[in-house]
Amino acid sequence: MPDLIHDGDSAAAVSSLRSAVMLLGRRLKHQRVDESLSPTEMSVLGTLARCGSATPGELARKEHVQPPSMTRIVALLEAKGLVRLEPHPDDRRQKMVSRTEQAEAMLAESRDKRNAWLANLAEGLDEDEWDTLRAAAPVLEKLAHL
Amino acid sequence: MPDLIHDGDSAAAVSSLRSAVMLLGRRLKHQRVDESLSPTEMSVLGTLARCGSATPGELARKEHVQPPSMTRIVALLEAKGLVRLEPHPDDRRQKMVSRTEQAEAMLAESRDKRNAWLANLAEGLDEDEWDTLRAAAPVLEKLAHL
DNA sequence: CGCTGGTATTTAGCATTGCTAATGAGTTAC
DNA sequence: GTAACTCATTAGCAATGCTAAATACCAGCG
Repeated sequence: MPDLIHDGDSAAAVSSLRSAVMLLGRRLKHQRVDESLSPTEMSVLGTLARCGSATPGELARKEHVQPPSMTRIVALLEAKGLVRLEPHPDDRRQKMVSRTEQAEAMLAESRDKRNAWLANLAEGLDEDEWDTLRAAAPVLEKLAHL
Repeated sequence: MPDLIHDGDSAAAVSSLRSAVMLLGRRLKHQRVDESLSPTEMSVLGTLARCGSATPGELARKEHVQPPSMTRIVALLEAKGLVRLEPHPDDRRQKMVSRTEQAEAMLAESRDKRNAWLANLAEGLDEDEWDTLRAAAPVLEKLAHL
């Protein structure tokens, strides 16, 4: 396999990419639609939006959080009316957690807010730069999921 | 000014960019060289690396943290031998905080580790994809600093 | 069936890290 | 020279993560 990324130029690109992604990620994280939800709670709702529904244990693994922490997060989300808890069909030890319509609306609003913030920021780029980013977006997405 | 980013394609690109950056940022954040340092402590050291030295108040503003929190962070960093405290030349209320050589080494190691992690991830891309990212890196960096 | 071991969740208690309010020292403007 | 302001700190609180232990349940084997 050709060792694509170990020349000097590419090392610089990796470093530049790293710092840009970290900084932009931090700034995006601060754009929150609901101050009463912690980042982890938001993240759990996002996961539920992707997966439909899951047990607390599954959620804990996906969010890299310990099961007891997830228990509390789910309890808080339920108290806020953002998730529903139902008995697991096959195993009475487990529960099924799923999001409510209210959560759905909040997630959409949140995505929209962050997209708008980023789009607004991108107004500061010229046309060529924006073309470059548009081409890079799917690649970056692939990279993030590798 | 031409409204570059409000067509459908660009909206999709913004959304894709947003989610990729957030996910990649989260994953990068987990690549820590020293588990005993919190992300904020690392960030303070990074700021000191960029700025040379600063007062606790300046650091608090830059890190978007309240002054009392910065007092504790600086105290912890000092206890770990990563920063030095000196009296302010002009104002005896203030102190000057600067990093030690040990902090410098740690920062370099941390950058290297995250770069290596990202470079390793990028091995999963093909040549064209990597070219695209290399072109996008400086643009992304500009965007992050806008 | 009944026991033994394993898994899912929860409870209890603790550590970390942020905050606000109040204090003390030092500076600045009138 | 004093009143008002600023900087750093102390004290105490809230949020959010963790580990260890408890509870409830499932699965397999005699």
